[in-house]
Amino acid sequence: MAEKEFVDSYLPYLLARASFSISSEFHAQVEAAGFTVSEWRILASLSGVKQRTVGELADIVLAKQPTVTKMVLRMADQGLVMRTACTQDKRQAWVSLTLKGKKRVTPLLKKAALHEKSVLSALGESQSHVLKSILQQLFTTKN
Amino acid sequence: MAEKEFVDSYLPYLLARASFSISSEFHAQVEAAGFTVSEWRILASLSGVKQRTVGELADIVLAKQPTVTKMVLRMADQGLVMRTACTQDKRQAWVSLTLKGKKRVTPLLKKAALHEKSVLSALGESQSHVLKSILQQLFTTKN
DNA sequence: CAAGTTTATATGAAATTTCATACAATCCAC
DNA sequence: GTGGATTGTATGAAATTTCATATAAACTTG
Repeated sequence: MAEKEFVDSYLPYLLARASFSISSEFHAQVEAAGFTVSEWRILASLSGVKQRTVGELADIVLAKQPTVTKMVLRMADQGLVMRTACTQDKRQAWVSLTLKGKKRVTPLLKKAALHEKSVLSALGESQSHVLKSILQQLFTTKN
Repeated sequence: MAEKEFVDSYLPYLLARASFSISSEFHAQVEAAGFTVSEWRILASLSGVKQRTVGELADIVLAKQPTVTKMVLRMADQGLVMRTACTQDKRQAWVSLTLKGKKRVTPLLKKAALHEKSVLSALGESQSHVLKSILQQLFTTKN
């Protein structure tokens, strides 16, 4: 672990590293559930909502629109999501979870919640709260 | 911006989003300097050190080893970095900045510092300090 | 020190992502 | 309403990333 200079205090890197580190812990479970990380993100962001457009998904999962279009096509092939015509704006494509998608993602959502809880409790309630609040500022202000 | 549920409180997502958001602001400057984001990461992590092995670089830039091997080969073609034999362990490949690499990355390092400063000052000194400290805990404890 | 094991990097093939761009639907002025 | 932007998604080609594996150089044990 001879990573100095760049690592130890440059905020963008600290964020990237913390994000990577925390997410990695959970990704083992994602793969155990038979999903790729990208699939997990799509499934999770479709959970609890009726549907989302391709563009919204791209925003949420921090990927480019063509990437999401293709991911969604692959996941539709697998029967995890379905695409439906958007009634209002025919340019948009609505994406939603199939029953199969819901069934398969539900246990993973629970595990995600558990994992988050364990991270938060390691951090302590007060620090957890502060962290979340600061992170939200980081992209509420800008972007 | 209709991103709820997933976004607003799930810590791993908040981290990913904040990281993405902060980094994106700077990536425009990276590209203006003629680099890809990956190249920037390699160049930055080679700055201020004599050299690093491919494996160390992979750790630092949060990428897989074959990815880094290939990035380094491409960057060596461009004359940004050079590969030298590691004297101690002949399995390892040392990577270091060329003079050209140094010259081209130096102004970008300054801009990175300015960008970070502006983010930190928007956050305020106290919050900045708290944030960095918590982030470091997140990957000092685990990983 | 030979045989087996582990570690560091390289490499080919496959999968994914991205860039450019195309196409269609909507919006906006006039 | 028509013509000209703009917006949302799809798609082909190119670039990148990843997986699986190969290779070579240390280590480890007996």
